[in-house]
Amino acid sequence: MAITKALADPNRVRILLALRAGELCVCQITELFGFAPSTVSKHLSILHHAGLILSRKSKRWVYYRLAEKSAPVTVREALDWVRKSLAQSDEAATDGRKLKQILKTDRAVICRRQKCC
Amino acid sequence: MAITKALADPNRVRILLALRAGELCVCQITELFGFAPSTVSKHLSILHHAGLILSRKSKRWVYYRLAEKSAPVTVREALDWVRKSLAQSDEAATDGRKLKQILKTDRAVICRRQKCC
DNA sequence: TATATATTTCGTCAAACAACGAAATAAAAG
DNA sequence: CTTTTATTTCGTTGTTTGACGAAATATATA
Repeated sequence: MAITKALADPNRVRILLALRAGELCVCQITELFGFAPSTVSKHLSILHHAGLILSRKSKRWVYYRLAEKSAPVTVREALDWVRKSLAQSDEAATDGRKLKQILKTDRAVICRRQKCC
Repeated sequence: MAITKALADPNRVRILLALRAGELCVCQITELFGFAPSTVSKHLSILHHAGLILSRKSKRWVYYRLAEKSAPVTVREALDWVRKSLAQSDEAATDGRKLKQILKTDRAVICRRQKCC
C-alpha cells in the first residue's frame, strides 16, 4: 500500500514527473516547488520508502532519481502509469518549463538561493 | 488525481478486488467488511467519482461493478495495476473466501442481517 | 396509503497528514 | 578544527480523511 499512499499526494506526483528529466538534488526540487526543504525531504522519503525513487550521495548533495528497470514489476508499472496518465496536466507542463530554467543554472547558485527568501 | 486518492485507502482497494467476482450490492460489501453501511457507501462514492466503478439500480438494490473496457485508458490501466499488484495479499485471499460464502447466501438474507448486529 | 427495506447524506469525532521552522547531522571548505 | 552548506529529523499546527450513527431519500411490499 506504500505505493498508492505515496501517489495520493499531488506534490509527490509532481516530483516523480520532474524526475523524468533525470536525477535532481533536494535543493533543485525545493527551488522548483517553493516548499521548505524539510517538506521536500519528507516527500522524497515517502517516495523512497515506496521504492519509487532511488538516492545517491555525492559531494555535498543527495541526488534522487526514478527507480531503475531492475525495480519490482509493481513499482515499474506504477511509474509507467504515472508517466502515461498524469503527465498531461497544465501543472506538469509549467513545472517542466521551470525545471528547464533551473537545470540551466549552476546547482551551487540554486542551493545558496534557498536561504535568502 | 481522483484515481490516486481513491486507491490510497486500503479498504477501497479491498472493495475493488472484491468486485473482481462480479457486481455486488452495498449490503453484500457491508457484510464482507463489517463496516457501517454509510461508510461503505462513502467509499463506493469515492471510487465511483474516480471512474473506477459503475453503478446500476435494480429493484431495491444498487449494484456496483468495476469500470468497463469502454472506460478511459487511465482508468483501465489503473485497475489492471491494482489487480496485478495488490491482489496477492493475505487480506485479499481472506476477503475472497468470505465473499464466496456471501455469494452462496440469498441477497435478501444478507441485507436483513445488517440491522440485528 | 402506510410500512419496511436499501442506500445516501449530514454532522461529529478521532486519527492521519502536509506544511512549517528549529534543531540535529553530515560533509566540504576555509 | 571551525564554519558553511545540504539534508534530515523532530515537534507543532491546521486541514483532510475515515469511521460512526441519525436523519433523509427512494423504492418495494403489505
